[in-house]
Amino acid sequence: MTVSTGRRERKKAATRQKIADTALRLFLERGYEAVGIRDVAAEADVAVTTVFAHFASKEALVFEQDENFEQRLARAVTGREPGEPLIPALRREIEALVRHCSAAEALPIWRMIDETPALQEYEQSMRLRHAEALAAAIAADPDLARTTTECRTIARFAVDAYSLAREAADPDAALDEIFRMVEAAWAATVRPGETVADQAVASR
Amino acid sequence: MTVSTGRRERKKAATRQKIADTALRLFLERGYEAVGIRDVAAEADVAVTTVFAHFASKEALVFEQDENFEQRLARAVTGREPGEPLIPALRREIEALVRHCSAAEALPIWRMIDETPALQEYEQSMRLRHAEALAAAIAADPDLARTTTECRTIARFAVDAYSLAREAADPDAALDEIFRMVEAAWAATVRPGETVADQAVASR
DNA sequence: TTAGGAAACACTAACCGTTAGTGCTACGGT
DNA sequence: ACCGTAGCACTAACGGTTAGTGTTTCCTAA
Repeated sequence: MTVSTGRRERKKAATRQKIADTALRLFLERGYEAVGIRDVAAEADVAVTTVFAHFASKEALVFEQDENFEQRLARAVTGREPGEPLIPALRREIEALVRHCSAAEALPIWRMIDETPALQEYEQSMRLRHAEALAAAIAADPDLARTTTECRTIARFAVDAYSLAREAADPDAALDEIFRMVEAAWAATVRPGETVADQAVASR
Repeated sequence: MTVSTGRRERKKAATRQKIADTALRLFLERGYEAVGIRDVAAEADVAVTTVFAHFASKEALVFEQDENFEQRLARAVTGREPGEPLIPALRREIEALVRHCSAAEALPIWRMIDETPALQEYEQSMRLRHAEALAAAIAADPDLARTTTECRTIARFAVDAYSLAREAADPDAALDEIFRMVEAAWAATVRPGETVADQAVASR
């Protein structure tokens, strides 16, 4: 458990980065399907097995940096201001994520993803994992006493919002419409006879 | 465009059915991953290429009969009683679909699906396609004047409901909770100043 | 009835993602 | 300085999938 920032780890990280950069460059140059793992390995000057030592699959090469997506969603819930209602906090984070994907630099990548079925499937799997993590974070919040099903449902709705907004022509407008619906869905989970604490503190 | 029920089509259908039956049997006997396409082809006494002439992928062998899922969802919208509100109609259909999956006969199959990542990914892809089809059906209904985003959103929510209910310990109770949320989300799409025709006719 | 043509199917051989097995090398902890 | 191990290479293979090619079968139109 030593925190050594040794040459070893630096080299490993460098190799990983080199592979990821090479892969992304080749994918964008020639198209995802037209580039084989063997091409990537050769161009990055590593063995095929080394590629798979760093990345679980070919698709993972594309989503290299989006590993923190899951943590960001969960932290938007666990790390929000005390008393701040859930949905606005979620929305703020998702808005940031959508903007991040819509950045000019990331656009060709997302175009490639939208054109490649294998990458879309992979992204859906990621989203499902993210939804599960988000549901766990929501369920763990003592301020939000909801059933497991309700937590899982609102988590799904939230990642749906991300996905739908990213595909929309006008992401900001889409987020408005979608979160009006998400907010209503969440409000409907409050049992009659319970305090509406989560809602009451609202109004920013 | 002849509707001939010729020998040819019967033979084709028979071959297809034989392949699907053989595959499902082998999968359940030995496990999905332990059975190769070559095994299925040999056992069904056809060539490997013939298998792929009938099914687009190995996973498609498992979901052979669920092709009509998409049509059922869309028809639940387009074919509902005039004046019947959208959400109850959707719920009725989804409830039926969930029950269909929970039938004793289908249980081992779903156990296999839940245990196999490749099958789960495939099913997610299917669900996304179904959501798109459902969104199109909702958008095409003149009684429901909603934006494209709202239609796509509620369609996603509906297939989420199916997915979540199927995984829940008590599907019926889960459907209650989830559809309370879906109903609220849909109600939130009504613009202030518009008639609430869709809601007003409700009550049964 | 028959000729034409297309669809279904078979077979071979390969491509591609992925993994197992094996071993070498270089670095870090002691 | 030494040893353990992590990183990496290499070969070979497995399993899903497809291309190319040829053959049989059977619908259809003359």
